[in-house]
Amino acid sequence: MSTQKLSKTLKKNLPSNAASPSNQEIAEKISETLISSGLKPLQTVPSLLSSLNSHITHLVLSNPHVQPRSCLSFFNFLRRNESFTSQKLDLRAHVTLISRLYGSRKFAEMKNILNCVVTDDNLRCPVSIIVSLIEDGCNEPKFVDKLCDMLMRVYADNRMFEEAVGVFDYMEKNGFEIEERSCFVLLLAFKRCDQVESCFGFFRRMVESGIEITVYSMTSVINGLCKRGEVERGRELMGEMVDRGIKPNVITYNTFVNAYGERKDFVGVNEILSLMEKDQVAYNVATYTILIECYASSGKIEEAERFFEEMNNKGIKADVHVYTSIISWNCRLGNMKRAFALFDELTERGLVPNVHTYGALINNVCKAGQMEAAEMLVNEMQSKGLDLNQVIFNTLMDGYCKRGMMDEALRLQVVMEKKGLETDVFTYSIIASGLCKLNRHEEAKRMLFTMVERGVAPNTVTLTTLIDIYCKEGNFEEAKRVFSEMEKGEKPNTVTYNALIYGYSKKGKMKEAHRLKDEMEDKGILPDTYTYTSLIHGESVYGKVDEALKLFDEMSRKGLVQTVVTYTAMISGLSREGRSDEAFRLYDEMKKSGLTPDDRVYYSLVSGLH
DNA sequence: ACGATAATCG
Repeated sequence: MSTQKLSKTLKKNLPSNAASPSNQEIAEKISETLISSGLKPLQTVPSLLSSLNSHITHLVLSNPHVQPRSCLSFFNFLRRNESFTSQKLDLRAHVTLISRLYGSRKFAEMKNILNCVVTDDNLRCPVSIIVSLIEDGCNEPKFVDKLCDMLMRVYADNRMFEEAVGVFDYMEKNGFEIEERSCFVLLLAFKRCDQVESCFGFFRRMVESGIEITVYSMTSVINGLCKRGEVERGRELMGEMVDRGIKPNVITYNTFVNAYGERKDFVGVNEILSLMEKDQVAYNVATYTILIECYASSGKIEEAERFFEEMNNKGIKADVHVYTSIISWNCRLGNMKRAFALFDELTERGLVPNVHTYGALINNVCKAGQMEAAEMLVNEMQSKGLDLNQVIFNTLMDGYCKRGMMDEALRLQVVMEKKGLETDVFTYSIIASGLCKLNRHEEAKRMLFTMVERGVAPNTVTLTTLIDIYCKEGNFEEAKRVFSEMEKGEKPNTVTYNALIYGYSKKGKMKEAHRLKDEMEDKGILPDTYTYTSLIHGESVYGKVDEALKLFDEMSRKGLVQTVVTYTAMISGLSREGRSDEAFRLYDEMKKSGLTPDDRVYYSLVSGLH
């Protein structure tokens, strides 16, 4: 109904009379006040609002003489004082205001009001109802399209996916113009909530309904698929879209390089790189970051450095991401000197290190047990106005735990909680394993039980830590119970198996230890250096040294690196059996491979000579 | 729309 029609009707039905002014008259009065002096008089002399009703509100809001901005302040005033005016703003008031705001292109404000509608249980309703409230006289032809479009976005922002798709259905059915940009927002929302399948499905619908797809939408769907490890499906989608004329760009390609890089599929990585060359898509700084990650994480730091150099030579501007990455990898591979040189270089180039950058350095000095250096970095970071976050706190606590400084770690936990940062699943794991290392098993277990009581869901690492504690206590019953429960939810990994295998090997229960190794291999969970070292240790002490030697050779065949611990176990086994020649041969081999023998090795060798 | 920091095993 138009304003004119409405006012005519009101005038006919409610003739004005001095004792009780009509709705129309009150609305006029309020409007005049708003126009001449704004909101103030209504706030100070609120008598005008004593007989307010939804009709009057509507009349004021739709009065073309009242500026949209004044309508908005009036609306907000009523909303703030809903109890006082005993008037709840109804859906029509919202729609009317939105329409006024659209008239003056106040899109952000429109969106705010729509957000109020969809988040209010009393206002939320199907899109068709909202549309039906739009005045016939609204002479903005695209208003309905715009309103629906915005509604879809607002639903997406609120993760109300069914409703968002409902708006899409409605717009499609009624032939409204759907903006790709809004669909894109919905795709991103799906992705953020890990609803990759819905994201993919909705993208399909976009394609079917003839919306002009952009490379942005395509890339975000592909990225969702890749993040779930479905790289092949991503490739298929890209192929299909290329046939439809959509050109992938550097970001699309980066997504694939990253996905292949994460699974160490160098064939895949190179395939994408040559596709980029063929399409003449130049690398950007993110491409280099991904390549550096990919090579460095395979232990090829020289190659990673070469990419970093190539990037600089090509004049591609380094940013704080790529610096953080290369700094982090140099740290992890023990090149602390190079890491700090890069850190200086970053600053010299006018870039600003952030929490990630400091996090990489702090993490690595903590791992090396250099807590004094870590504290210096923390101070430097704070002096630059960067606040400690949860990751840094956890990192520091882990550092203190590794040095056995439990009191320091627990003190930090208190500081962290005082700062309003939650003790999360990482914190609990760190403290529990720290306590476990000091043989404070009861406290360690209590820590993990507290975690569950506080509603923090345990993950594979937490449960592995718990299994480790039970194994160290020799309580294999409980260890096995937790382990079998893991089959249902958080799946065991190599470390989980290692904890059990270590426990059994240490107690000489070699049959069970070997059975577990077979089981993990059957499941495709790869034994690593730790698995073998535990077994070798067990066989050397309790079993057959020849069995240990077999495992030792198996490691070499599988390309697993033996550590000082592995050698020590092997050497002590051989010495114990009086096979000194073989023991000394291994000792030489160990030194040749660059390992520094520790006291235990000497002890074994010497004791074997007796 | 892509890329960087945290946890377990003598």
